[in-house]
Amino acid sequence: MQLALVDDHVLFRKSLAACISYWTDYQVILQAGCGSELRAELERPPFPDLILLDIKMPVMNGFETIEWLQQQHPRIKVMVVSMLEEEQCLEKLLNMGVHGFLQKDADPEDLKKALDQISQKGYYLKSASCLHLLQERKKTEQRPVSETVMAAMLSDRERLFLQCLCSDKSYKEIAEEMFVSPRTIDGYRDTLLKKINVSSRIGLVTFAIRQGI
Amino acid sequence: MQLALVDDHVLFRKSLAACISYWTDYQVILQAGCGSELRAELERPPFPDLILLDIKMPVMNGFETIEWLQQQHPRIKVMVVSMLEEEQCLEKLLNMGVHGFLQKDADPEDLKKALDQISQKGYYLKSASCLHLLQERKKTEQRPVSETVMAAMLSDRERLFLQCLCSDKSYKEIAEEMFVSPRTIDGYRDTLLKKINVSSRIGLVTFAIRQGI
DNA sequence: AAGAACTAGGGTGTTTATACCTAATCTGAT
DNA sequence: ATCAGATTAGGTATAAACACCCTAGTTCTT
Repeated sequence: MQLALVDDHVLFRKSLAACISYWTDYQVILQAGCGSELRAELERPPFPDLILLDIKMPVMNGFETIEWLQQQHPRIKVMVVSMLEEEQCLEKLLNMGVHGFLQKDADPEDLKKALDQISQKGYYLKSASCLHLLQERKKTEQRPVSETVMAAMLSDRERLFLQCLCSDKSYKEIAEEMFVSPRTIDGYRDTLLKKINVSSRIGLVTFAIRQGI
Repeated sequence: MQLALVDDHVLFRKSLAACISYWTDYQVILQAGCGSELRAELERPPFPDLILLDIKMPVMNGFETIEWLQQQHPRIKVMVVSMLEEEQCLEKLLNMGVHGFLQKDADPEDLKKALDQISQKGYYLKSASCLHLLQERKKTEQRPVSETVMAAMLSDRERLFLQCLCSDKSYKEIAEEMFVSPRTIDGYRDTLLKKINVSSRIGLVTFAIRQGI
């Protein structure tokens, strides 16, 4: 997995790069001190798979950068690495569709975990405030606005079901494959249709494919 | 679009590369004289989007190379550029899922057309013998064995319909969007289910997505 | 002028999918 | 020990999708 680091604190950024270079699965192929530097770098390949992004930066801050990335490079994932604590910021980031969030005071091991999970599941939202925010949403039944958040609110069983959905099988066949009754499958589907807010199996399938499930 | 050229005739290969370099949409990023040389080059990035491949080569011929590519790099498309004329070979290539076929005595303009169509539709099968073979299949109602061939046997209208299928819309809504009666849509679907040999809209959608439609 | 291919449309019946409802069972956490 | 959440499962409707049958006009090639 190829990474880009964007942070105006040069010492922090370079230490992070050194740290990451120890893990063989990840390479830092690009660094920038602010959003507009990143923008210049992404004029041509190579493109990273994931960008670790700070929010407070000079010239072009994290929010603007994320918006630009989603316009120009929607396939590149974004993990915010920041010191911020306020829930409002976090909420805004989640609504913008950020794929991960990590506090700057986290261990290198936490970073490794985060990277592993993003490359495997496509998201990492395990910091205390993230979990708290997600839980709030479940209680108040707010509909997640970004697909990443939707994906984070699925159980393992639901992810498995989504995989099965993408094959040319009927619900009956899927039921056999998952060793449950067709009625149970009915329940899985109904829950997911609401969670993901689509009206048919097609919507679920396209969601699953976009999320790489 | 990034290309690789694989051919043991060095002069031909290099002229081809020079020719292609005039077209701004295409870059030759890699060349090899046989399959095993290509294999060595594809140990690490950058990976091409499309490989122009000769069949008769020393060390590792075209057929073996195609098999290896489909195992190791299923996303890379393959266009065979060869002198062969025999239908048996051609049939074998089509069944293996080759994305394009071009005679070596074609004009540079034909090559340009082929590249354009592959980048847009995903396949190019317009040489005389290809067309003849495809026509035979339609007559005898043989089911195409490779997805590329299936894709080549679709009309423009059917391709548009497949695009609509991938959205979270009902057939009724699609009918409105395509300005036809729901019955017509029924007909489109029935034809495609048979052509592509799947049993549900899901199968059609996954096919369309794999083919980049 | 005949034939092929594409497009558009219709009829009828069976099978699936969707919507909305309830509730038993099990697990881990407070 | 209880409580929340996840998993499983069932009932009952209506709507949609699928299968297989058919006709006919248009356009292009032979």
